[in-house]
Amino acid sequence: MRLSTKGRYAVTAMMDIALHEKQGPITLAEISQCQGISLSYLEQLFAKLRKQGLVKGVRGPGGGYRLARPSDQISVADIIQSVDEKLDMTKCGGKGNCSKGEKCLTHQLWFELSCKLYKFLNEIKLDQYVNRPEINELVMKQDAQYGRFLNRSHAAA
Amino acid sequence: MRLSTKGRYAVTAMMDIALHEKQGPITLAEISQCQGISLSYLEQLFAKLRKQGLVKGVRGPGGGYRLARPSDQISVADIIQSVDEKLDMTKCGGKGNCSKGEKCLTHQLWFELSCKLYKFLNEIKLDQYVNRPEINELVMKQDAQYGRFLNRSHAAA
DNA sequence: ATAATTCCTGACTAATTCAGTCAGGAATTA
DNA sequence: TAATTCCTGACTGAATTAGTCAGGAATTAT
Repeated sequence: MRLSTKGRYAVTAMMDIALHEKQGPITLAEISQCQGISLSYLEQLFAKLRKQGLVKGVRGPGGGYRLARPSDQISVADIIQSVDEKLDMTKCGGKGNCSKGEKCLTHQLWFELSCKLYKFLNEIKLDQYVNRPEINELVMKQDAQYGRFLNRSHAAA
Repeated sequence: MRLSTKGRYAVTAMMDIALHEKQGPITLAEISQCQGISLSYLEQLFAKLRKQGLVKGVRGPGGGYRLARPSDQISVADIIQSVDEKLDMTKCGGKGNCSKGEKCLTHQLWFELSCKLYKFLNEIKLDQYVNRPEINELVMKQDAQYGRFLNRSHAAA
């Protein structure tokens, strides 16, 4: 059981946007540079995040991405499921036909595991990390390091 | 985030053994046939399970595998970690040097997630499923279907 | 003893997924 | 109209997954 960097990248990028919501749209170029993720790869991931309605793209100069809904309504489960397909761990997708029409010996185990895991990840919303002092400190350091938001005239909305 | 069939196979096979503990050693050939897993592949997985001290192999006719310790002391976390490497989801392996020596923005999130996930999986022991009526029913059906344990003279110990 | 059984080991392979590149088009703003 | 940024699809190398194959080592039954 592992988290692909796909999922990690997506959550990291979404956190970056959430942490800078007040600065207006965030470009993928910025995220790419600051978080060390390939730009083209980010574009692939954001295509999925967009399709799932988690972010909105704003084209043109001054554009970028912003969250499609408030950060307290976006969970880690939402993000991971968008890019990483599934959190379901049953073989059969919950149908119960995993072993010749019957439930396999571990069906119940995986089913319960999937439920609990989903519940757990779904309770973690982005905003829970936005207002932590130790994380804000990290963000400010990073922003300074990359000279982010120095020449931005019109922020937010 | 997904569970590889590697992990699923391993847990399924271990469950099969746990569910038949009283019938003595279980051969990989049986597990292969009943659970629909390639025999050679099972052998690879069991090499790892053996190295981690979860099972003991018994060679020769009448041999097979048995649990190395009681089923209430073997958790799903143990099994998955044996074959599937890690349950750690941080990029840095918990060190906190994920982003140029500093913690990355999502370090805390992955760290907490990993802890909770481990705790969760570690609380699920094999024996919790051994004594469930609905699972025993499945087991008996399956055993009958494959004619398991019909001509076994000396069981257990 | 020897033959059968079963674990045990290592090398090999096909298919898939991951992570990333590349080239170019579409919308928007300055 | 030029710059910026999102947006799309095709392509690629590397890693992992899932599985095969061939054979050796220990044990038991005959």
